Amino acid sequence: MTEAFAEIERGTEEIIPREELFARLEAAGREGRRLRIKAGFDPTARDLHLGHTLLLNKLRAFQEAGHEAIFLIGDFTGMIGDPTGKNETRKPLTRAQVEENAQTYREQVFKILDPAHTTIDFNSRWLDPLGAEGLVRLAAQHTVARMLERDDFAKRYRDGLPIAIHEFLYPLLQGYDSVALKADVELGGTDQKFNLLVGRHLQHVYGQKPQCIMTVPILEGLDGVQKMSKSLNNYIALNDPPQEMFGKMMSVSDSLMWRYYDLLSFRSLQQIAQLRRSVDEGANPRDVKMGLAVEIVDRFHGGGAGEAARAAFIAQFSKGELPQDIPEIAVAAPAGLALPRALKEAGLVPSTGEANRMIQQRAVRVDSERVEDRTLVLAAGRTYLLQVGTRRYARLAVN
RNA sequence: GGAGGGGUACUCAAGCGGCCAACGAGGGCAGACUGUAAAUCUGCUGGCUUACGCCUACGUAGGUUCGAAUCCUACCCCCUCCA
Repeated sequence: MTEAFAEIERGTEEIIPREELFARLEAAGREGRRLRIKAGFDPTARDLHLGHTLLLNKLRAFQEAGHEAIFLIGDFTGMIGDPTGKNETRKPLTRAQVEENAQTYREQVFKILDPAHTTIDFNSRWLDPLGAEGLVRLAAQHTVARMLERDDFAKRYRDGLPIAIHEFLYPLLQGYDSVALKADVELGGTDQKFNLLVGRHLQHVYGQKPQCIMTVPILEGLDGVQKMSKSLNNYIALNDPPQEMFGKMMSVSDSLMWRYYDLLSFRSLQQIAQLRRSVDEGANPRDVKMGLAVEIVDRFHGGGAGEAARAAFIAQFSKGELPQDIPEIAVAAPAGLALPRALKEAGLVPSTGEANRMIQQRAVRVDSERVEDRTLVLAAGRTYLLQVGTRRYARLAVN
């Protein structure tokens, strides 16, 4: 049981209150009860990415210790938009979009979670019926002063920046989710701490035993600076194809690699320390990075996929060989096709303007020969191998 | 309700009658190099066109002018302060 505790605690930022969580885990174990472990997700994106998996891994750890994971899709709150971080106004999602996203979530989360002990729920189930009256009653349970304790509210208030009223409602509604679900534990990123604490408060008000809360770090994106998110395009999606996933892992800086090892790898802490030592002693960080890339690709694409991706990566980028699966496109152009247009038709560049730039920058190859003449015309009647940079390939048949 | 500030390319942000397809930074892409799609350095970063060149862009719609992102009018939107 203590080993399970350690696994549950691994990589967490904060557990409040820590002793109580372990006491509850122990009591539940003794009584053969399952604790209800809640984690909420915004349905605004279609793809889950590695950042989300920190929470999923943690849910998984609880499941392995015999507890019930509640994967809560915030379809109602998603329409408000969590004021955390950027305060962009979000477009409200339609019911259909939410359903669609939820479906793709379902496919993705079960790469990690055990379906037998996972409940997927939607908070519109209880927030829709709440109504204005319920909302007002809920809002009466908290004070403006306490709301302003929240970091980003406090900061904005101090700086004279606007805070919309509905932003105050978000933590309340999220907290109410815990009441509706009778959550024993809620997980969230460190930026969720305030919201999670509101959940404790509301459960107390509604006569429930307040949930324990557990925060996990926010995973940095591929740039190593900003948090991983779809909108910043610095993410690795769970749905990314193996080769792409591998490549993205390899594009991470050597220093960020260690952060990823700490937060994403399932290897023991001792093993990771060993790897660090080996690099200090002169091992090539590239190879250590590949090890992590293999592990991650395997996790989401099944055993063997990681090694295959590694082999393909080495072939293409270290040895400069042609990749497998070069897309083939045919285009009708009896009079021949100017190179910029050909590159565009082949889908290698978004516009002929971009194609011209690529040619000028010596990034274009035709049949493996570098071409710097933008007026080159590809004659009809054969297939050309087109290449832009090291990563974009296509075979174009000109007919 | 009153006073003031502002809306510029993916983002931030200059420009305030012609030299503006629009400074600069970030991001992105490419090249060189390399130990990798790390790091570093360099270049590019509206669309169409084989080329000359053409077209569309600075909140929206008009107007003044040989000429407007820059001036005028109306409208829309955002922000701050005072009530």
